[in-house]
Amino acid sequence: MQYWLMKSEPDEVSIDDVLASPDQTTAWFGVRNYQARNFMRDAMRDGDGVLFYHSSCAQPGIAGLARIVGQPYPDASQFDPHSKYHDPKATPEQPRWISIDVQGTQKTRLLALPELRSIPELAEMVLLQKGSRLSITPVTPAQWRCIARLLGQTPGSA
DNA sequence: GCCAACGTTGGC
DNA sequence: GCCAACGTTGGC
Repeated sequence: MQYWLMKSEPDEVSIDDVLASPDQTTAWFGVRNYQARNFMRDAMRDGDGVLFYHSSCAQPGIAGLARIVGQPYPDASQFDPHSKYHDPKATPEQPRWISIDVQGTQKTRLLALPELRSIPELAEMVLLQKGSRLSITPVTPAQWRCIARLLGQTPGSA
């Protein structure tokens, strides 16, 4: 069991959108960064815990909890010439980018960036490192527990 | 809109 | 393999 933080622009896909999806599950597609892809491909496992982070918005921060469902598979948008995620170098025989399904478990109070930065125990979070832009980052069990405490509940028990 | 920081591309 | 130029991310 591992833990992750996944960024999403709420204008694109918010925690509310995920929770409103069938089975509260949505395909995570459009990742076009090799490091993030490798996390999805090589390290994510069914059932892993996810901090759902709202980025590029008025109030960036952790907005909900989710989990990884199933196994990674080729991201269909890479083959679609009309998609903004189209990759002309990708073929169905040699896919370059992958998707994975994410199931929302709950919306939480907003743990805004300044609050996260104020907590010494979270200082090492990849998210909070200078210049960090990765859309998918690992979260340590200690960081997960710390955030669970901040939220006053036990994530993963839902 | 600005800009720091990072990732990717491509010429050499 | 180096590195300059360019594109993107994302907070502010």
